[in-house]
Amino acid sequence: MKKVSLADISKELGVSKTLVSFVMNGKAEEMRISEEMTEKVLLKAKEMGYKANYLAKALRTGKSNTIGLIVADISNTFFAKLARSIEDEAIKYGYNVIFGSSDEDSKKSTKLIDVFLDKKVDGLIICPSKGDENYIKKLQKAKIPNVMVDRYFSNIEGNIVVVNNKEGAFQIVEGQIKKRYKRIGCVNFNVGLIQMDYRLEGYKAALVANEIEYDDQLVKNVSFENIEEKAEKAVKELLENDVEVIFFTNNHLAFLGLKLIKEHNRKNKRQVSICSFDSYAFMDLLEVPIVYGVQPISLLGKNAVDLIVKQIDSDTLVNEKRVLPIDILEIK
Amino acid sequence: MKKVSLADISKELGVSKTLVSFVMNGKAEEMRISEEMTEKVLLKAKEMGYKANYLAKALRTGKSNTIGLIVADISNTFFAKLARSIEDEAIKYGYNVIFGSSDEDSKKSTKLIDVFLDKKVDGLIICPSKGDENYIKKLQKAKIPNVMVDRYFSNIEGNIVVVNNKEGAFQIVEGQIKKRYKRIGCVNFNVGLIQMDYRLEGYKAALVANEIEYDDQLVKNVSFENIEEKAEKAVKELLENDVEVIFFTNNHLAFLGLKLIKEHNRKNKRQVSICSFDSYAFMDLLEVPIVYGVQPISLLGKNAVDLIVKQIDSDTLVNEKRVLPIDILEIK
DNA sequence: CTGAAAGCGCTTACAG
DNA sequence: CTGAAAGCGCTTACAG
Repeated sequence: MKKVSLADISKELGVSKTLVSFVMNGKAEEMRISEEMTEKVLLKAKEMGYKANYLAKALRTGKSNTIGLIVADISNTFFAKLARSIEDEAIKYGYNVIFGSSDEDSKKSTKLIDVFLDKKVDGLIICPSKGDENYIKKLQKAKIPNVMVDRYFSNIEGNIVVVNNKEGAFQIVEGQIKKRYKRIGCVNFNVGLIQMDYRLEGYKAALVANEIEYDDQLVKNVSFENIEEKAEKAVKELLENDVEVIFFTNNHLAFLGLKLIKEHNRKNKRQVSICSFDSYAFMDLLEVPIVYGVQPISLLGKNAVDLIVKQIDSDTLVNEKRVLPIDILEIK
Repeated sequence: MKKVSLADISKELGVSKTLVSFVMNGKAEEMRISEEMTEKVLLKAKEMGYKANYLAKALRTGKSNTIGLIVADISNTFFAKLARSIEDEAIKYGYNVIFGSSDEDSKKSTKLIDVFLDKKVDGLIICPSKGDENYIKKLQKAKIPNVMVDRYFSNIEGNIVVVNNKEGAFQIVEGQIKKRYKRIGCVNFNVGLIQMDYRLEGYKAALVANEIEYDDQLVKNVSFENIEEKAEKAVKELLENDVEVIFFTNNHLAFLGLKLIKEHNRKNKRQVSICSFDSYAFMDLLEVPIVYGVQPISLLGKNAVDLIVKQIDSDTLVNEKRVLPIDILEIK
């Protein structure tokens, strides 16, 4: 745990720091340093408990081996799992992850980007909030490796890893239509995030493709503030409007709606089903028939890291969009 | 986004880097630099988009303004929430958080500690795994600010933030006894972590205090590998053994046991209740009577950061153990 | 094959 | 009040 520097070793051995540095960085052969010498240095370094000072290294080389991760909220299961997958993948390439939560607030996320850049992260994996476009454009101009995950913006290009939101929603809803349901309500999380728009589009497309008229009375938009109340209100209105199924565009909404629907189903003979984009593990236990899309979170993280590392290593910003398919599960 | 250094500003202004450095660090007054000058520097810095290079600063001052966080698994809700609370609290003091998951594996956690130390974190918040004692002792000897959260070791001192595991378990179980239950089973997560031992002790103590004989047939230990199968087996055995209630020593076990118990309750008229240390949010929805302890996660994080910052600022390792009470909730 | 020296961008005694 | 200079611990041309 003591601080041993290159200089200490070189002094001890009576050789130059250069030599020691080469050996410690595995450049002994390349630099044609004798095996003897190499051995000797390695041994001494071990003996003295030498550890390179990353800060100095980073300052000199401009590489910190740290990736910045910005999520909406690390305490949310989706992002927590994403973080884990990014962590695991990053470590394979020798990177650690520094994280921050933006709470869907562009001010916070740009602030985090700034701080992480100050700390010289080698790249940024960002779940961007509404309003982050310009900042991300800046990153791109500055050639800072970055990738957007889970969300992106239609008006800028970049590196993007997302699931097939529209397709997925389409499949989920069409699955319900195949079951002969016609009055399908939708509760949408409406915060200006593109993936939500696509899910809603998928819902609409499924109706259209199956010749069911779109009825905007059956679509309820719920915003971020007071989400619980608003979700409740939305569900109640849909139930009063005689829907047969409710499609929730994310798991949190489904969670908020579930209780009401269970209650409704207990009291009424006319049962209402649920389907949702994304779910929570426990939904299996709830004894409500439900169909949901499962996001390949681990793959999202893996691809994000892959794209970041690619950029860092090649020293160029690739420009790649990867769309991963969701799975659809049914609980009866 | 361009890299502007102190030197650039000083050159531009025809003053020394020293002067600029003082101004940028708010030491202008202290150093009795004229207001004019100060203004001029500040303006120029802004104009040129100057940002201090943290790496250089950190190298020089030995302070990185980054805290290392080691949890068992960031994708686990408990740790994800803990991470969020630590993040929020840390940011108030100007720190960011770099994290890693140990999977309860001492090799991984010590490796993470090493890497984070190499990266010169200012302090470490650790949810230690079995076997981390020696490493943590090393940290203490090296005077590296650290705090153990959620778990600790009885054979070493240090900074500790935990909940009152024994007391909490006692209260939960005694609550069941007050309801006239006598055959109370226990499924324990047995991985050599002290907090689990205490929960089990609390269970036993509650029995003893209420003059119920302790029956080790009713206590099942479940280990980390194949936890699902083992938990199922444990629950089945307890159900066959005519328990009236099962106490799970953590939320994951409760989750794994719930399904079986729901099934049992549907098929049998003799209903089995559940109580657990810690829960998941969704348990409210399950329509199983359940009593559970709620950990003040946010306070755990807050206290951990508080202790870390205290150590960093005072440059001494305090030696403080903080035990926070859990809440007990009941769902009927 | 090996070493002396510059430099990454800061901070901070020291000197005036 | 302000500046020249050393130094944090590395890496890497450059020179021999």
